[in-house]
Amino acid sequence: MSYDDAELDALYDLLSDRQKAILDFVERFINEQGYPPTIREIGEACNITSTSVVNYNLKKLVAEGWLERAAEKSRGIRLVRHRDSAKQMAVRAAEALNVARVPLVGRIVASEPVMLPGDDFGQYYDPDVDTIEVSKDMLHGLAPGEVFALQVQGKSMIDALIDDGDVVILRRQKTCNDGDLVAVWLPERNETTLKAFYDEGTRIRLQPRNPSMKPIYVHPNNCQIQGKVLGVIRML
Amino acid sequence: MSYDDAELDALYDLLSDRQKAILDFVERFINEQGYPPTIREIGEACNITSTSVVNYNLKKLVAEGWLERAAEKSRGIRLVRHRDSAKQMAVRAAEALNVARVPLVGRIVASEPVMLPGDDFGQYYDPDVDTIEVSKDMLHGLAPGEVFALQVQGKSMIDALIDDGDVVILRRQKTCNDGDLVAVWLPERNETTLKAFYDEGTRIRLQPRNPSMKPIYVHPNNCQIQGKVLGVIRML
DNA sequence: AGTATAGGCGAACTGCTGTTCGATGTCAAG
DNA sequence: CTTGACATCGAACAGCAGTTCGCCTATACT
Repeated sequence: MSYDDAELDALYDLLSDRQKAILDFVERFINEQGYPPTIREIGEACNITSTSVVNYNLKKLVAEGWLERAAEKSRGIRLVRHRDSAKQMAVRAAEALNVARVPLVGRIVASEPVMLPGDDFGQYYDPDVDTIEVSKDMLHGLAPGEVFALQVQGKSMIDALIDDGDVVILRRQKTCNDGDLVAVWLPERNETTLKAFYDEGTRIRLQPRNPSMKPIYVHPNNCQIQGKVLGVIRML
Repeated sequence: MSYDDAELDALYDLLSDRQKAILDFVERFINEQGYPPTIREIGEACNITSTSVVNYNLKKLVAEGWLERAAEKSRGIRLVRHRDSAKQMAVRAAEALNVARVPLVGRIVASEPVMLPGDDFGQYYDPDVDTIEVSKDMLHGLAPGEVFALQVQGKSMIDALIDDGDVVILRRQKTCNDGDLVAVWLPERNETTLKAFYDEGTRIRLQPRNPSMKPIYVHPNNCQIQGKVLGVIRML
C-alpha cells in the first residue's frame, strides 16, 4: 500500500521479460493453487530449463522487493507487492461486499463539457477518474459499468431535493420518459446539465426543478441524453 | 460461502482437539508465512512426533472438507472453508476499500422507539442488523463505530432536502449546536425523530424543516440527542 | 582484441518432504 | 475375553526441491 499504481507499474517495467513472466506466473499460481510454486515448476511454466536460472531471477525479484523467500524452504516464496494490490484488491473487495465503484466523471453544469466514457469502454475501473463507492442496493441490479456519477453544481434542481454539491448516481441510457430526471449533453451550448425531460414533439423542454429558473428549449438533434438519475448522495 | 458462520462452528466442534489444533495452526501459518506448512512443521507445532499422524489427521480434515491437498507436493495444503470467511471477509474488504459498513438501525419517526446500540458496543458488524455501505468520504475521518444510519419516514424535513424514504447517516453524539439536524429520542413520546435542534433555555425547540408542520417543544430532560446528520442517501 | 558484466545452462549435492508400513495403545461392542 | 475400529508412533524410503558450481554466450566498455 506504500506504493501507488503508477510507481509500481514503472518499477514493473524495469524488470526483464523473464522476470515479468516469473512474477506473473508466481502470482497466478498462488491465486489458483493456494500455495507457491517450486523453482522447477516456475522453470517449466516460463520455458527455463535450468533451476539455477530461476533461482537467479528469483533473487533479483527479492532484491527489487517484489518477493520474499524463506531460505532453504520448499515453496518458500511470498508475494510482497502485488502489482494489482491497490486496484484489483479494491475491485475484488467491492465484489465481495455489497458495493459498486462508480466513476465520478465530473461536475455537471460546468463551463467545460463533461466527457463521458464511451458505451464500449471495457474496464470499469479506470484509475484516471475518481470513483465513488455506493451500495449496490442503489443500482437495482444494474452492472456497475452501466452507472456513473456526477457532482451537481447549482441549485436548479432544488425542488427535486437535489442541492448544490450533491452527487447524483446515473444509469447510462440514451432515451427516457417524460418527467425523468436526466443528464443531457447540449452540443450547441457545449455543456452537460441535469434537468427534468419533456418531449414536446418539435422541441425538447428541459425543466429545472426550481421555480425561479426558466426551462431550456432545444431541438431534439441538439440534446443527447447521457443518463437517468438513480440516486442522490449528499455529504454535509 | 455456502456455509454460514453458525453451521461452520458446529462442524468445527465435531473435530478432535488435534484436528482443531492442526487446522488452527495451518490457518495461522499461511496467514503469517504466506505459504503452507510441511507435515513436520505441523507436527512440531502441535506436539505430534510422527509425520504419519499428521498425515492421518490431514486426510481427515480433507475428508471433512476443511482442506484440500495436492498429492505428493510439498506444502500442498490449501484452505477451503475459513471459519471467519463471510463476516471477516466483508470487514477486510471494507477496510481495503474506501467504504464503511454502517448499521442501519431502523426507521425514524416510527411508532416504536428506535433502539440504538450502546456506546460501548465493541463489534461494529453485528450480523443481526442491516448495514448500508457508504463511502468513507462521508464520515470525515470518523471511526465507523461512531456512525449509524436511519431511514426517514415522513416529509417533515423536506425543506432540508430530506425526503420520505431517504437514509440519513448520523454521527453518534449526545450534544449539538443550535440549528444542527439531529436525531433525538423523546422518552415521553417514546419515539425517535429527526429535527433541527434549538436550545431555548427552559425548553428545547425541535423544528421540522417543513413550513406546514409545527415545532415540538420538550423539556431538556426529555430530549436525548442520538446523533447529528452527516449525509443523506436517496435511492430512487 | 581484451575483458568485465549480465544472463543463462546443466549437473551434482544435500537436505527436505510426503508416503507407506508395521507395531502399539485405547476403548467400546459383541 | 476377543475383536475391530480408531488413533498414534517410529522408521525407512523414494522422490522433491533449493543450493552451488563450472561453463557458456552476448553485449558493452576500455
